[in-house]
Amino acid sequence: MEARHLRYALALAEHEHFGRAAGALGIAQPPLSKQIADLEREVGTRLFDRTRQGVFPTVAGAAFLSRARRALDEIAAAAVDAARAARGETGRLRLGFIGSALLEPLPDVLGRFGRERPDVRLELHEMATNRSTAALVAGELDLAIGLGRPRGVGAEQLVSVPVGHDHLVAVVSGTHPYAGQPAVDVDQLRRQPLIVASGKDEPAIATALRTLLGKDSPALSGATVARDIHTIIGFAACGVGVGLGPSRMLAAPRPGTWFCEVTPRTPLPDLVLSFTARDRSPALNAFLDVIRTNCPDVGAALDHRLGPRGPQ
Amino acid sequence: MEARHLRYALALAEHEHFGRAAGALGIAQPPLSKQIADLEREVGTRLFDRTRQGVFPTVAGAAFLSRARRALDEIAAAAVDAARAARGETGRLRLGFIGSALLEPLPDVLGRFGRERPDVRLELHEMATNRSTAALVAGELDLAIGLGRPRGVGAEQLVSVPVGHDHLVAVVSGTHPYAGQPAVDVDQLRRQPLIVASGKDEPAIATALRTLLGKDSPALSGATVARDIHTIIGFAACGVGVGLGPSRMLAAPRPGTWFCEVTPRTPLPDLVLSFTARDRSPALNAFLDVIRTNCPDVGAALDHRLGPRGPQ
DNA sequence: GGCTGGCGATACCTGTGAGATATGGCCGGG
DNA sequence: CCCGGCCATATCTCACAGGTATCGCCAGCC
Repeated sequence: MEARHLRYALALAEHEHFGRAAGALGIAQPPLSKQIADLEREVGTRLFDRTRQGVFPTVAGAAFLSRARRALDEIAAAAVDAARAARGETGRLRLGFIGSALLEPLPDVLGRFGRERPDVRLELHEMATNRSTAALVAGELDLAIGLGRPRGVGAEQLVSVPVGHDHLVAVVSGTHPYAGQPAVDVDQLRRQPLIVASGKDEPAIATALRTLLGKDSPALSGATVARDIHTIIGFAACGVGVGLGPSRMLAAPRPGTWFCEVTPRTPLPDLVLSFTARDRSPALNAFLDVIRTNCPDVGAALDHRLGPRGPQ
Repeated sequence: MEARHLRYALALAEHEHFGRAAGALGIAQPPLSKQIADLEREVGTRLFDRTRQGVFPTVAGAAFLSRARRALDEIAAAAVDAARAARGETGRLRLGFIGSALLEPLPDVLGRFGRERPDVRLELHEMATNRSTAALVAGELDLAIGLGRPRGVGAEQLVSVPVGHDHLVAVVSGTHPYAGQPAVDVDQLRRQPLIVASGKDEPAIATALRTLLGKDSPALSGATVARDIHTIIGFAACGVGVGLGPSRMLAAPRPGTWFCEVTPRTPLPDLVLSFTARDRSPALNAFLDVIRTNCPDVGAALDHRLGPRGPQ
C-alpha cells in the first residue's frame, strides 16, 4: 500500500464522486477507479458503497479513512520536522562551559539564542576546561567554552576560536591598602597572601601565574585556592588577601571590593569556543550564527576556521 | 512522498548500510541510493550521514524517522482496522426493541454476542414497535425487535423474520379463583376485569384482543391498561383483575401469581426481527450470525429472506 | 416503452519511473 | 601502492500509473 492510495481514498470520501474526486486529484476517472479497486483488493474489503446518490465509505471504509488521515498527517509532519531540525529550529544543544563564561559572553548569547530558537533544548553543563574538551571528543557535548586552546587526545579534531581577550587583574577588599589605587605591581604581589584559581581545574591560568611570578614562587604555593571567580572575589572581600583572576571578573562587581590592574599587563589564556570539526548539528550552526552576529570578530575567526565558503 | 520512501529510510537506518538495507528490502543497492537521494531532495535536507563506519541518520533524519515510523504504523493499522470492521469485530450496533423482548430471546443472544464481539459497541434502546420501525427506516437503528411485521411508510424496505411464536395467556394473583386451574376460557374472561397492554404502544396485541373478545367488547374498553408486561403481572398480583399477555410472560415468574392458558388457544403477533434490506453493517451480520447459531429455525428463515447464498 | 444522460467499470494504449546491471570514484587498510 | 569495500552514476528495461475510448447500468423523462 502506498500513500497515493490513502490520498485517493480521502479525496473520494470528500467528494463522494469518482469523477469529481479524480478532477480534484488532477487525474482522470478510470485510474482513480482502478486505484480504489486495488486498495480494496489489498485490504480485502469493499471500502466504498457506490450508490446512485453518491459514493460513501462503508463501515470498514470509515475505519480506514480515519487511520489514513493520521498517516498522511504524520508523513507531512515528517517532512516539516526534518526541515525544521535541519534549520536548527528544533533539536538539542549540549553546551559545556567554564563557570566564569557566565560572566561575559554567555548571558547575551544565551538570551538571544533562547529567543531566536525557542524549540531547541539547551543543556548547560558547567565544567572545567579539560573536562569539557574530553566530553567534546567523546561526543557528549556539542560545544564547549573553556580557557585556552583545547589540549589532550582528540583535541586536533576540534575547531576552536577565541572569544574576547583577558589579562590579569587583582581584587581586594575595600579596606585593603591597595583599595583605591588603579594598579598594583607584580613585585608587590609576591609579598602578599594571594587567592588564585585551582591549578587542577584551570591549568591554563595556573600556568600563566607561574610564568608571571616564577615557577616555584612561595607566594603561589602558599596561596589560597578557590574553585571559581566568585569564590576568589568572596575571599578577597573578606580580607583573605589579593585575589588574582581574569579581567572578566570586572563583570561581577561586588560591594566592598576593589579591582585594580596588574602591571605589567599580563595576558591570560583566552576564553575559547570549541566544537568538533565534523558532526556539526544544525542547532550548533544556529548557535554559531548567533555568536557571529553578536561578536563580528569571533564571526570572522569562525569563517576563517571553517573555510571562506561560510558555514556548513 | 510515498510510503516506499519511508520504508526505505527506516530500513537504511536499521542496517546502517546501503547494500545490506537494500538486500533486506529485496532490491538492489543503486535503486535504494536513488530513492534516498530523491527523498532527501524532496525534504530539502540530507537525512543520512554517509561515513566509512556506516550510514547514520542526521539530526533531521532522526526527526524524520520517528514520524515515518508512526506513519507506517498508522497505514498498517488502517488495513487491520478496516478488515476488523468488515468482519464485524468492531463498530456499533444500534438495537431498538420492545421491552418484553428482554424476557425471552434477547438475554441469550446479547450475552453471546457481547462475548463473541467485545469490541462492538452495543446501543440498546427500548421502544414501542411502531417507533422502532420508523427509526429503522430513518436509519437511526440497525436492528429492531417488535411485535408483528413492520407497517408504515418505508416498511417495505425492511427485511423481517419472526423469532419464536406467542399465544395468549392469562395471569392472576395466587388468591384469585382461577389460581390453580390450568386454563381459562375466553367466555369467562368477558366477565372479568381485565389488564391489557396499551393499544397505543402495542397496536398488534390490541388488535388480536379485539378479534378475540369482539370489536367493542365492554370488557376491553373497561380494562386496565399497562405499558409493559411487568406492570400487567404486577397489577394481576395485586388482584386488580386478570392480566392478558403473550406466553413470553412465563419467562417472568413472580411469587404470588398464577399463569394459565386461554382457551381456545389464541396466537398472538410474533416477535419479529427486522432491519433494512440494504446498508447491512458487518456488525449487524455478525449479530445475525449469532442468532443463526442460537435459533436454527430463525436462521433458516433469514437465509430464505436474504437469498440462498448466505448472508450479505 | 424507448431515449437520453450521468456515472462507474472495463479495455487498451502510452510514458514515466522504479529497479536491475555495469561501472566509476573514493577512501582505508594491507 | 595496490586492493577491496562502499556509495554514486549511467544506462537499460519493464511494470504500472495514468490517459482515451467505450461499455453497462440505472434513473428520469418525454
